[in-house]
Amino acid sequence: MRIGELAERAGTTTRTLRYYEARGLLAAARDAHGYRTFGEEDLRLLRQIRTLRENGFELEETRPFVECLRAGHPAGDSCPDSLEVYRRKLAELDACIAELRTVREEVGARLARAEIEAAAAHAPAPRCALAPSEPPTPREPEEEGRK
Amino acid sequence: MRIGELAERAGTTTRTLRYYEARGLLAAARDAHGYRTFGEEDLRLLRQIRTLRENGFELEETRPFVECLRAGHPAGDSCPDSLEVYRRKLAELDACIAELRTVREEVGARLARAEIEAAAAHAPAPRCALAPSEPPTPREPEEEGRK
DNA sequence: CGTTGCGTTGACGCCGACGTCAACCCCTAG
DNA sequence: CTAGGGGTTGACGTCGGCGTCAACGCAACG
Repeated sequence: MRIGELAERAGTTTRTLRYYEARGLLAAARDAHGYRTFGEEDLRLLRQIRTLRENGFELEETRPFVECLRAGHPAGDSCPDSLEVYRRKLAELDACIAELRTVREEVGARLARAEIEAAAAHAPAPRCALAPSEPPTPREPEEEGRK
Repeated sequence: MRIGELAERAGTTTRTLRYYEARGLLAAARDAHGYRTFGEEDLRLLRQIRTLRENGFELEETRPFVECLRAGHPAGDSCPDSLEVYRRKLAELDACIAELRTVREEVGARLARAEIEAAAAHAPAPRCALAPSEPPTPREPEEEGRK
C-alpha cells in the first residue's frame, strides 16, 4: 500500500502521513522507486493517532500509544506509559474544565451587572418613592473624571 | 506619561503596548521627540483589555469595549456591542465546557477499560471456575495478524 | 566625553500541525 | 508522444500575541 491509499483509508492526507513519518511516528519502507510502502498495521496505528487527536491529545502524546502498538501489543493503551498519558490528560481536562467554569461564572456575572446598568439607564426613574417627576439622570456629566 | 511608565503601571510590556497601538486599540499622541504620550484614560483602557484577556477573550474581542470606553462611557461594557461579545463568549464557553466534559468521559472510560485489561493480564487466571492452574496467557502469539 | 537608560522602527522567532506550492520522477493509457 | 495521475523532497505560509534582537536617536549624569 502506498501513501495515497493509506491516507484515504485513514481519512487523512498524504502531507499528514509524511509529517508523521518525519516526526518518527510512522515508519515507511521504500520500494524500488523510492515510494513509501505501508502495511495494515500502519492503518491501525493511524487510527489510534486519530482517535487520540480527536480527544485533544497532542501529537507527541500519541507516541507511547504508537510505540506500544509497534511493540506488538493488541492495543495502543496496553502499556503503562499510555496509561500514564491518559491520567495526565484527565488531570489536564479536569483543570481546564474547572478554570473554564470559573471564567464562565465571572463573565456571566459581568454580563448580568452590565445588563442591569443598561436597564437602569433606559428606565432610570425609581418610582417607588412616590415623588414627582425629577430630572431622570442628567445625561452623563460630560467628561467625568472618575466614577 | 510615556510608554515605559504606562507599561509598568498596566503590568505589561512596551512591546505589547506598541502592538496594541498597531492593532488600533491604543491611540498615542507624540511629543516633540516622537515619543508616545499617554494619559490616565489609556491606563483604564489597558486594564479593561487585560481583564478580558485574562478571561480568554481574544484581542479583537476587546475592541468593542475599548471603543465604548473611548466614546466616553463609564465602563467598557456599557455598550450593546460589548454585551453581545459577552453573550457570544458565554455561549462559546458553555460549548467548550460541554465538549471537554464529553472528552473527559471518553478518556476516562478508555483509561478504565485499559486498566481492567492490564489487571487481567497481570492476574489472568479466573479462579471462579474451580479449574486447575492453566497456562496464564501464553506470552502473546508473536506477530498476530489482526485482533 | 563616554556611558547609561529611555525612546524609536523594522524584522525575524516562536508554537503545533499541518496546507500549499514548486520542481522533479515514474508508469500507463490513448 | 503526450497527458494524466500517482509519487518524491524542500521550503514557505498559516494563526495570535507577543518576545527578542538590531541599529538607531535623544537626554542627563559624572
